[in-house]
Amino acid sequence: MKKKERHHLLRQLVQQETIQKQEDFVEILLNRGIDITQATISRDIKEMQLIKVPSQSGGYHYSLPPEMNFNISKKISRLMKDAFVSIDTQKEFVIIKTLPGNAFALGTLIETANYEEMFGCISGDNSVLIICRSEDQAEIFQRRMISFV
Amino acid sequence: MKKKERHHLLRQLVQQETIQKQEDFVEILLNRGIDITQATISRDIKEMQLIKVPSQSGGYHYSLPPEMNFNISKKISRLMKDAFVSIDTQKEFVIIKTLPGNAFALGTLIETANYEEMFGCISGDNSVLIICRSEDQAEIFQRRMISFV
DNA sequence: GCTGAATAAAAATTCAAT
DNA sequence: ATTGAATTTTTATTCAGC
Repeated sequence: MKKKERHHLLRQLVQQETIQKQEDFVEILLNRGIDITQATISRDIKEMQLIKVPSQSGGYHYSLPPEMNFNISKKISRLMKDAFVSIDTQKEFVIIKTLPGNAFALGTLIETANYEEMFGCISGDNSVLIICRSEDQAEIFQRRMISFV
Repeated sequence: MKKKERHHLLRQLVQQETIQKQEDFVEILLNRGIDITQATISRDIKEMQLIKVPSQSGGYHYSLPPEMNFNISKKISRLMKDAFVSIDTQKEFVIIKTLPGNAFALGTLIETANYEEMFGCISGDNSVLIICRSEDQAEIFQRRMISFV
């Protein structure tokens, strides 16, 4: 496996899984039959400018470079401005209504952004349902979304 | 000195100086007569969610949390959309013209954002002069600014 | 150039004290 | 609740091999 491919994979992993330390990368890659050491991951992280973020939930996790996240946020912001209809919470759930045909795109972006307070996210044609980690977190998430509009 | 004050100070420092490691914080605080250990800085960083960013220039430096930077970027974006007139480069210099009275605010924001490629920044009434680290970096900075508009 | 093994360096945590 | 000293854990780098 070439370095470029690995970087690509790391980029995916960091969005899908919660990577708390470099050894997590090593293990996941090992499970996939890719044999690589922490030293290499450290170098990859430096090159890709991944960052280790102290998370609200107490631990740490690796994340995409701030710039990239900024770009994702910009996209969300644009889409929210264009297609947002309404938002509401109930318990730990948040539902965002959009103009028809826009929810899926929004859901994908939200998943990519991988917000702390989010547990899961599914989207249909004109609504995105976000399941948060708690009732409080749902509030926080709602505020976050509103701030985009 | 209370923890809150220290956090406030760290927030300033991280924007003004280039902090490469936690010991840098310790030293700077010591110079100011504040006696604190790396352990405490580590805890502060966790609470404040400061991140260690692999910088383009090869090293690492601590930075404000992505969200905060995002907010700054949003402000810059808004101001650029409102008050931007023109931008040009010459050697390692970039000059941004704004509507009268807006340059100072823009300059302040740009300084806060503390971009890699920037060496220094001064602003008057309707123009901001940014001195970059090289001719190439000036190009990069120019593109960055244009992308806000 | 890229990598792993070993090591150094840096950062996080534990533990005890306040 | 906050901290420093000591320690552990994690991360970065060096060095040798390819």
